[in-house]
Amino acid sequence: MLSLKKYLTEGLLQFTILLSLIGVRVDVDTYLTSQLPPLREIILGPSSAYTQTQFHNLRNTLDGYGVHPKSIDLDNYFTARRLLSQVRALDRFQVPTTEVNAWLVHRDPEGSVSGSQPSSGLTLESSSGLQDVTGPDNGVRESETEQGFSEDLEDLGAVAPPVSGDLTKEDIDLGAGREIFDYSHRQKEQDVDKDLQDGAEQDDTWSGEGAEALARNLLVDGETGESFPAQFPADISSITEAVPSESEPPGLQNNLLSPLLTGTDSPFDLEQQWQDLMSIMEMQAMEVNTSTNEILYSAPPGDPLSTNYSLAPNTPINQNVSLHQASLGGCSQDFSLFSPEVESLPVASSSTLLPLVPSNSTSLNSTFGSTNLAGLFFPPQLNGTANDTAGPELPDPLGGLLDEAMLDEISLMDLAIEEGFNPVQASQLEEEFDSDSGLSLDSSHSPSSLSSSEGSSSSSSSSSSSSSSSSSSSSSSSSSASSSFSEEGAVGYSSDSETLDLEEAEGAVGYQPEYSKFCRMSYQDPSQLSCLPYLEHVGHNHTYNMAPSALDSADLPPPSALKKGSKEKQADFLDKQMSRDEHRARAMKIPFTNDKIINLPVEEFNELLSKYQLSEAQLSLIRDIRRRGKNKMAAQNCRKRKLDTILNLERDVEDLQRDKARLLREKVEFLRSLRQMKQKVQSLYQEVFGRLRDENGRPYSPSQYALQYAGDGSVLLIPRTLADQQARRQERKPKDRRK
DNA sequence: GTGACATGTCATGTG
DNA sequence: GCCACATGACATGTC
Repeated sequence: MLSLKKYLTEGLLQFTILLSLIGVRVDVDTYLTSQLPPLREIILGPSSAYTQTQFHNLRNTLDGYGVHPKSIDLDNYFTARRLLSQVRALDRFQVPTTEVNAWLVHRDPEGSVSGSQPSSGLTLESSSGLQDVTGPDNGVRESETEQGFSEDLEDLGAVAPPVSGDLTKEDIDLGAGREIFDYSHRQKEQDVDKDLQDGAEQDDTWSGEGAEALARNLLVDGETGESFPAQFPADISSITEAVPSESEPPGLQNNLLSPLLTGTDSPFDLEQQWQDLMSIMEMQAMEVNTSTNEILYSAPPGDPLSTNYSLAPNTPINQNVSLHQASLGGCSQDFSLFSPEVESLPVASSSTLLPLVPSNSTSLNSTFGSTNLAGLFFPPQLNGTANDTAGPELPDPLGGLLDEAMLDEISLMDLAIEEGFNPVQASQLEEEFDSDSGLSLDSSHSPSSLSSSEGSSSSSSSSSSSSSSSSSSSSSSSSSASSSFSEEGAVGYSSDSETLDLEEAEGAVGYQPEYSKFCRMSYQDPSQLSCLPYLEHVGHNHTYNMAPSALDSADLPPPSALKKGSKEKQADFLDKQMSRDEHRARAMKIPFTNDKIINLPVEEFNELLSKYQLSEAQLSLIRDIRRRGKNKMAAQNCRKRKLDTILNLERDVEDLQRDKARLLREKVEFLRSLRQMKQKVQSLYQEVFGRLRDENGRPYSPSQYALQYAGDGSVLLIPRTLADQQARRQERKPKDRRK
């Protein structure tokens, strides 16, 4: 039974808290209110279970709590109430499901982000993930434009005679190890933003210049920004299955290049911009439960791609979206994912090949084509229409990783929304922990003096603050601080000398309820005690098990201080302080103190009894006193344990929240890294593929050929059909595994 | 007068 | 069976 109770009290409570943390809303209140009294009692315990208690005995401090009882009282008083409310509130964390605080970053000079931009994929319900953020907008454009382009491209069909004898047009080993994909161009790629600004001016002309650019056949190095003769259309989008391979006007092929670039989630300076914005917004960004996505992709002001995701027009936004618009200069107005600016990023310097029609869709969610590099930039998920026509892509390791991570992110965010977990709060919480050595987290909503006392008490082992501090903190509850509060429990069992004095005083027979009243007054107003000189020296005993001798010396005023006139007052006071059992003991002429009766070991207690000739009534009373005294201490300890349990639970909850916040931040970091990697791969793919020439010196058609990683790290040029087949195979494998 | 709170006490269960 | 302890339930006093 005991174990069951313990399980129910602690286990259920902890379980409930854990459920609430993982997003399962457990409405404890419904159980606690009235409908299920047993559970209420189990969890909350008796009405006084979580209230202040006095722990009068040191000997019985549990589990090495080792706290001075006097300090425990006050600490626990406030902490218990606060913790109880927190524990109850754990299941009440409610955040409007779709309440989103989005920061719109828009450039003033070039036109602020239109009001419709808030509708960008910020909605979390439908698209809390990265994919959805860009999805709606992209998908439409993709489906509309890609199909036409790809179809045209297929007809273009670059027949590729072997450039060299070793290479066949079907399987050309580039001989380029992965080292070819070094990131030497990284730096220049980071200049994309600069190029973007320049490119923004070219936006309008790009689409019209598409044919011209193709004619010029200049290819811009996506990373270096250098223009070089493009001997074949650098159309990677057509490479992927996502793009239906159909005849396409040559001029449009170039347009397909941009999606690759846009598919890159963000330029390399995204990180810096991200952090800059974060520094500005601090953790407010994360305050949005869904925010991680928005922040991640919309925050970087200078990142056209990211802004596109967040600001993509035409994207429905859910009801409770609060937009925090941050004006940032330098951002073009239209950041649609497929806007020319974005598309031009990788090839910013070259206007020739950049006229990319916003048809190609590569969203953040785009997965890397597995071994098929072509598919890398045109993930099936995003290129819905394209995939349908072109067939599944080859799974991409990075793509899968990214997808999974993003899905996790989505789910994580959803979880955060559901459970009302506020990353900001969590992070702030963590900061508090970091700064504060950890304990007083709730100083804000706790009494002013609580933090310190709570800190001591929150540790279940009860490191215990000094009695003085505890008394000061407790005073807030009783509206008046009192150094004598710690003496409040002095109604306990008196020492020998006390008893003797009382006996001398006589008269005090029977229970006098006023004693407790007086004691309460004592801590309410210290001045009341100060009025009584002898009370200044009355050390109220909080500990039943303190040695009587010690009590004698500490509690009793010096005889010299006692005046004849005050003896009576003292007697009355002490008499009032006596417990009922003490009065009874006195009345029954019990020859020893209640302390001894209660605290002596059984053997010693029996010896003590044997030393005296006691009547049955006296023996019965002594046994009752002993029983009640022990039970009294037990009750106090029990209540203390309850408080400690709550404190431990609070600490556990705080730890879990802190861990959760940390994991969220880590996840954001990982996603950022993945996006960067993806962008790099895209650029490299584009570069490599664009440099390939068939035997006639013409570039390969992305619709017919694709690059593929070989097992040895080399890159192969294979027909798209073959790449598609391999992609399908690899797609099946994971599915089979799941089954 | 009433409710909340603190504390003590009893009954009961456990080891 | 006794003892110590734990704990729910209740009683009582105080504010």
